[in-house]
Amino acid sequence: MHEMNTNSNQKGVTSRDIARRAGVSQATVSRVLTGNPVRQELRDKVKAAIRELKYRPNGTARAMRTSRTGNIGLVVPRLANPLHPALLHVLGGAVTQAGFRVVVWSTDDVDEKAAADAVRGSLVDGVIMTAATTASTQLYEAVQLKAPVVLVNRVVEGWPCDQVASDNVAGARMVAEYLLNSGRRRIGMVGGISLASSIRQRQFGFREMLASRGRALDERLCELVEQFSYRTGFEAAARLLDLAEPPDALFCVNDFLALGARDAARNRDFDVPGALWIVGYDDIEMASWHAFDLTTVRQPLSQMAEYAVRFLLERISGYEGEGRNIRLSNDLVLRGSTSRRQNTSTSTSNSCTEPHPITEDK
Amino acid sequence: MHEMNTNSNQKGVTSRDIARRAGVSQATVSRVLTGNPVRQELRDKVKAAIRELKYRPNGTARAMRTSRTGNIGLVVPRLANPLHPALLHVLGGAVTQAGFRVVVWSTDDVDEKAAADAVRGSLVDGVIMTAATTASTQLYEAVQLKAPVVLVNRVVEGWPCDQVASDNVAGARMVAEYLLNSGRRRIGMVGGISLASSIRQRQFGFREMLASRGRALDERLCELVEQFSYRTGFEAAARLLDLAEPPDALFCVNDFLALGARDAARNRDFDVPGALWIVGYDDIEMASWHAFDLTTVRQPLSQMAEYAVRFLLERISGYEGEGRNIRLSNDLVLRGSTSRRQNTSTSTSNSCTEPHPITEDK
DNA sequence: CTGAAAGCGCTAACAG
DNA sequence: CTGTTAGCGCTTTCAG
Repeated sequence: MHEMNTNSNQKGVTSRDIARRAGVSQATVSRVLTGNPVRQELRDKVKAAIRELKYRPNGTARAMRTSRTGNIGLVVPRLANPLHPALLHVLGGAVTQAGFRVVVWSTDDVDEKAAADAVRGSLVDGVIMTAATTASTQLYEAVQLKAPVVLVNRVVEGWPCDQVASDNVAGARMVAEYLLNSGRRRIGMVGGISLASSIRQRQFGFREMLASRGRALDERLCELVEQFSYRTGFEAAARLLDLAEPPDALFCVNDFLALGARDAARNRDFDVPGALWIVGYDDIEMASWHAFDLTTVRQPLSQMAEYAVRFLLERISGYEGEGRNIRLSNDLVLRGSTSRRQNTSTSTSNSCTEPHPITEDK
Repeated sequence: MHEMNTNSNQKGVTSRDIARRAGVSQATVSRVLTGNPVRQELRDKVKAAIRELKYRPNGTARAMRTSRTGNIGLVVPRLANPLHPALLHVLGGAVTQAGFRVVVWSTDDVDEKAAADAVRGSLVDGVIMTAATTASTQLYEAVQLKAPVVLVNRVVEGWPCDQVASDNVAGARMVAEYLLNSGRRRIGMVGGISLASSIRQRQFGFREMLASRGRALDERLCELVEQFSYRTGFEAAARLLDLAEPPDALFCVNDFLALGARDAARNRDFDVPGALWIVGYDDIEMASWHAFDLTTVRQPLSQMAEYAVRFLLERISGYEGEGRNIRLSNDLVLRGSTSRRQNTSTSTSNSCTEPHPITEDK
């Protein structure tokens, strides 16, 4: 595992070699590298030497000196659910834009442990966690040690760190209200027991709105799953559709489930939206595909990413204020899985933006 | 950007602090850290001190000393096409298993530049590139400098480095043969001009087999796209289906296109597979979904990942042999988008494994 | 502005 | 087995 290590840097060309070659001190080389003032003449000589020797400064040495690695850790749940690549993408973009590299952890059981180790061992300057739960004990320790950590998407009440999420409670309430106002009578749900705040809050908001309108969720029309995948959505919906009195509307707590549900309906020749309305959550790309044409709730991912990265960078720069808490509002995106209106093209999705202003708690 | 930097490591607890606390030399602390022989008694004292002070060894210092960062770079194209998250996932798993961290680059224009910089600057010990083309000049330089780089999935002939791919030519030939043998008469294709070897080889193999059977591809039934997405697949297929004499079979050079094509057929009420057969390539997860039920070609991703990581690790350990070249064979996965057989459930997909042995060129 | 010198936190000889 | 001693390659005082 550790025999002769090839010095990946050009046969080990070092700043000292450049200095010799350019006839200056090693410190001067460092200065041109870091952009500190150096007489133009010398600067040119140094640059020439760098080019000739194909020199690249050694990043680890720099990291050690400056105690900044330029890496930011990103912890995401396994990428099967397309929401997570999407999140990864926007976060990665924002991080890269800020001049950092992205190191990703994405094992099945979201291993925050490795990430926590990495911050603590200063292998990354900070971490963005998109899947925190109360079970993320290692990361929690790191947070308490004031390591730069920000939570996105899934958040955990009480952690003393910055947290960015969308208002899942309000989003789900919006869905419930929409279904009620549209005259749906037998409203069902595919949810589940989850540690993820996003999932929990969606169920909470949905139930709460229904109840507050005197139409509390009929538990017989409610399926709880353990995993939130296409398959489980398919199966759960299948069970509901096989009931003597199936639901006429189904809220799935994420799109992945909803796509499965939509296919279960297709499989059983249930007319959507004629006999069954389906609403998902997340607005992943497939939701807009012709085969699904799914009404759903869209989270402002880019905005979330921007906030998260900004907060993290501030922490990395030494900001020590209290944990900030941001809830951004969601949009309901109406598509063919709910209205009776004929959908003519996949490309026209009617986005019904609720006038929720950006809500910043605290 | 660089004010007071919080020492993310516990108020800067260092191995020297541990040494003092445990009453041993700093070197001994290092020894227990690295698992070198130390008398049990001292070892215990050190471990106790580590726990009490919540010490974590500084990774960058270690990296600098050992000139091994423990990071491996992964360059993947943008994650919209679900193949790439899948690849990322298997590669990430293999890398993690080997005890390395994964740093990911995934900007829109696959920026090999940043990755190349990182290897050269020894911020990562090596890189795995899944999207190399002849245009990846920066990375090519790094390869010539003998930096540990391996190419997976998309490969580039002539680069002096290890390359792992599946045999896309043979896979596409298999598709052509299958369509011919099944009596399809008007065979079309959705392909495109691409630098990606995988795409080019699929088109080549498909055309070649058709021609060799005296049924050269009818160019009027061939659409070339510039991007390989659901949308472009939808549009290209739509054009073909709107022809006076539309194809009765369509090979799409990747699944993403094929899913779009399938939806175009749905949109125009083309019976699949009654009036139109569709075949994709990659076997991404959605291919098996009920709405699509797509016949496709499956690449042995896990195997590819294993080879890639093994090769890379060998390079990192100093192996300097010639660039190895591996082509693994693909499977044709038959589903409802081609046979006339009624598909009863999404879960039963008939996998027709061609008895291609693993082919190792060179 | 530039050079000399110190040292980041760790590992790895080198002597005991 | 253990302590002492050198640095890894860079950035950053500190003098000049």
